[in-house]
Amino acid sequence: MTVLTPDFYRREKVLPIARELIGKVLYTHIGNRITAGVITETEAYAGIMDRASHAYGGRLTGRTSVMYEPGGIAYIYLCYGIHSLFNVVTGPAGIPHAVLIRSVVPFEGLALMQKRRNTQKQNLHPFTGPAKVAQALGLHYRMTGENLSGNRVWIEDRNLPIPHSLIRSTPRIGVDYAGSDALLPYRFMIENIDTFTPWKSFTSDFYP
DNA sequence: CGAATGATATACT
DNA sequence: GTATATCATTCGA
Repeated sequence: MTVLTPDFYRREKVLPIARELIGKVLYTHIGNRITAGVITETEAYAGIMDRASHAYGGRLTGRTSVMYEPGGIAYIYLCYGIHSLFNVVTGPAGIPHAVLIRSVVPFEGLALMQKRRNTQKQNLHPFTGPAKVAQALGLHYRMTGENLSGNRVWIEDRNLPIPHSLIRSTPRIGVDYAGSDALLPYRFMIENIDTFTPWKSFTSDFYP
C-alpha cells in the first residue's frame, strides 16, 4: 500500500494523472469513520486552455483559486445547487489542472456509504456519477482545499489488478457549452465495467 | 422528459 | 450593492 504523495499530483500534464488514477483507492476519514472506493472513472480539466474548465482563460475567483495551488489538494464545489463534486487539483503552483472523480466501486465502509446515500441496496455496484461519489464518501464542498496528504482525505495505490488495456477515453459528460473542447477525449473509464471484474475481490478483506 | 436547488460569475446601477 | 443566467447533476414520472 502506498499513499500518493505530492510528487504524483504536481507533474505538469494532467491527462496521465487522470488515467493513472483509475484503479487507485480514494479514502476519507470523517467522523472517526473510514470509507473508501476504487476509482473507476475520471475526467481531466486542462487549465486555462480548456473551455470546459472553471479556470478557462485564466479565470481566478474565490471559487477557483484553489485550482492554482500546487497539486495534491481537493477542489470540491457545489453544482446545480444540490451536488458536491470532488476534484483533485494537479500540476505545479499556478497551473490550474484538475481531475474530476466520476465513479468509484466500494472498497471499505460500504454500509456507511449506503447510509450517506440513503439507499438500501445490498450490492457492490459502483457509485456512478460525481455527486454520488462525493456523497457516499462524505465529501462536502465546504471541504474544498483539503490537503490530500493530510489525514481526512487521501488516495492510495493498492496495486489492484486493473488491466491497463481496458482503460478507454471518451469525451466528457455535461460540457456541451465548451464548444470543440467538449469533443476532447479527456474522460477515462474501464471498458465493460459490469462484466469484467469480480468486484467482490476488490473489498479490503481481500487486500488487508 | 422535467423539476429541484443555491452558490457563483458577470453585468449592470 | 442588485439582478440574472448558468451550471463538470440526480431523481422520479
